[in-house]
Amino acid sequence: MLNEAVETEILPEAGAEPERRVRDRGATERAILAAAKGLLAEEGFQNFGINAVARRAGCDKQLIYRYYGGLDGLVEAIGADLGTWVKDRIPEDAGGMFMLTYGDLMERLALLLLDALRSDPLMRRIVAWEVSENTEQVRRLSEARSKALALWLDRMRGSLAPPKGVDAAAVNAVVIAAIQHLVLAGAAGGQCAGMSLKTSKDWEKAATALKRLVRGVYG
Amino acid sequence: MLNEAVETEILPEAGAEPERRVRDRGATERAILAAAKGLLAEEGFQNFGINAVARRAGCDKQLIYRYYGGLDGLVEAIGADLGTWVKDRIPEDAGGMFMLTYGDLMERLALLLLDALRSDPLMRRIVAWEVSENTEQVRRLSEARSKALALWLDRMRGSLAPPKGVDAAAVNAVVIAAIQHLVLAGAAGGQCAGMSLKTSKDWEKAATALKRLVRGVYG
DNA sequence: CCCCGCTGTCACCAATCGGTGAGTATCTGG
DNA sequence: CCAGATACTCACCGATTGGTGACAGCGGGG
Repeated sequence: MLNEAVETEILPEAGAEPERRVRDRGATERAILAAAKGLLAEEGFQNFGINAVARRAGCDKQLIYRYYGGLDGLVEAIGADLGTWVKDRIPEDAGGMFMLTYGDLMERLALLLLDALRSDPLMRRIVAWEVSENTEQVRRLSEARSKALALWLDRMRGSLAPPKGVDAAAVNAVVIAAIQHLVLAGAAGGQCAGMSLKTSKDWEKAATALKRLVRGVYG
Repeated sequence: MLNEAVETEILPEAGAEPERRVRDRGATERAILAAAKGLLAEEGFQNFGINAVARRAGCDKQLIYRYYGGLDGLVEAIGADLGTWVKDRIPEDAGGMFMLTYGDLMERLALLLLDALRSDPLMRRIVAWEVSENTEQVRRLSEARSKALALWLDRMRGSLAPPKGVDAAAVNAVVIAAIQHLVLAGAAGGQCAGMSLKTSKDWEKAATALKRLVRGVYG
């Protein structure tokens, strides 16, 4: 389909010593993991395979089998890595939210999640993967992502209780669904249901609509 | 990745005449198109290729090149077929909606779209494809689906005007995004953001939350 | 010092992929 | 009845895939 695979350019220096690889298992493992994450983020799950990862990592695929037990283990390692996502995404002013109403909080969280997803290609690719396949690999990744997201929401929510009379869990899930799909559609095709999602002005419109929906429920 | 391709079982009848295929180009073309749609709906876009379609259609892949000009043309034909989607999805009681408020209408449309998508595996796969890739193939399909959806919404809306003061287009796009992601996530993994999406009771909860969001904006 | 284990490389496998050229079978009009 | 168009099949191509077994080079502990 898409041909023209770029020739890897790790040819040894013509004259000097051939850039001997240091024998460092840890570094190699990290290189493989980084290659896998980068490949997934940049190319998507379509061309995500042993050969591609090894090519990008600049090592033999055999090492992936040895160190991670194959692609499955590698994907699992990516999932484990996703746990660190939370730490990077908790703004320092989280303490300042204690006095907000639940509506304020959810509006804020919605916009934060929107931006976070929009600026995280790896996470986007994983979400897209989740809704496209249902293999064991994807399930593991999905679980890790789900946990990270839940933890993040929990940390951000603090001790604020949702209002009575509404199924906040369901409403929030629907809001999150909207956010995820908007980001995916925007990144993939630049639009969603007729609404353009390219310029930052487009995204402001989307964010406004999102706010309106959240405010409509939580006041 | 996923191996164990099922052996096609179209071996000729052992004793009798070998189930001679009638030479009927029209029928073959239809068989190919049906095979493509069925394959896409059941297996997803991952293993969607010339060989797989030809295998399922029970003919040689050469015919796909001849009749459709390759996979691209075949995908385009699927897109053209999507235009018929609208006709099947307009309930006969559409006339009864003229007197509704915009909020009533959008709530209704949201639930209708939710059910329609939920019961249409092909459309689901296409939506998933749209957010996963950005090839020419997908763009064509996406455009066709977008048109069909817009046409459907237009037909359903009739002459009802949206309320002033809200960016109805943006709000509706967000609602549609939520619907699409809910359906995709439910079909793929049975849950979304912690909300289970398996039983019909689960879906009722989701629908209720959706209604609440729509009502919150449009009253 | 030498040997063994660890790290990394290479060659090869069967299977499948998209794509093509050439051939066979059937039907039809003269 | 024959010729040519049409419908269809088959065999093959190079490339790429996931996966494995054998081997080379270096380093540290006996």
